[in-house]
Amino acid sequence: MGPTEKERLRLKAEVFKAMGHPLRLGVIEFLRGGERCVCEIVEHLGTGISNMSKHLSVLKKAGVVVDRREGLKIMYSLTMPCALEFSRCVEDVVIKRLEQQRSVMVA
Amino acid sequence: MGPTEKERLRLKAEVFKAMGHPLRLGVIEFLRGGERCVCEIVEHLGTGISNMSKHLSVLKKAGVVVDRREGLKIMYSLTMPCALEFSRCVEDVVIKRLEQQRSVMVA
DNA sequence: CATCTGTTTTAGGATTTCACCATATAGCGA
DNA sequence: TCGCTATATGGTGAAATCCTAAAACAGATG
Repeated sequence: MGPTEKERLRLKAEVFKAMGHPLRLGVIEFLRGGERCVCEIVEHLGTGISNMSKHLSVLKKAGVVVDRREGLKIMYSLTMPCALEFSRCVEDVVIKRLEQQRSVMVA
Repeated sequence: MGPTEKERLRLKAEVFKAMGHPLRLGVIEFLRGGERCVCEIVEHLGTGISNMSKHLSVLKKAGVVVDRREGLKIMYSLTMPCALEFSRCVEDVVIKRLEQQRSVMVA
């Protein structure tokens, strides 16, 4: 495990980390429907504007989304459609985990 | 965005978050080769045993890996092969990001 | 220019994460 | 049982993350 390998892991982990927050994951799923402005994202997910702006900058810095100005609005869109495929797979993991926890409770 | 929807996002984000650390992502990639004991994982990634043990428990709690005792050793393995597919996709994103940063520097 | 709208940045304090150390636990063999 | 090996757990301090409110900023419009 050389330093180059460690740096590769660090950069890659940053992408996962960026997706590892409920609001940010919510943004990613919302952008499945195409480009959206911050106002739409905020309205859909329900949090303060400044908070969401911060989360969007995390996603942008990680390279998961890109932004573009259109008049007064800033439009965000996904750069990584494969995130959505993986998202479905994770959903299966979550369901499996819940079933496992349930079985522990029942037992 | 109802409370059920928020809970779904929270659980799902936990999986991404678990994968969002260089050492933990390194473990996942290492387990691509099949079941490994903690000693092998520690040796491959290069960190303290207790630290790695904690990271492994994070992955386990998120449902990304499972463990199994074999004599004195505890063997860990992946429960989520799709993580590896996504991992390759993330690598593309990282590369794209680096190229973007480089072009900014050059410009 | 003055003001309004949409978004980002800054500042703050509470909470969480991380790595390291010491200690504890579980199973094996003498 | 005693000691050894492999792993897990608890404590601590530094650093990172998160949310909220206030201030700054950029572009459109009058």
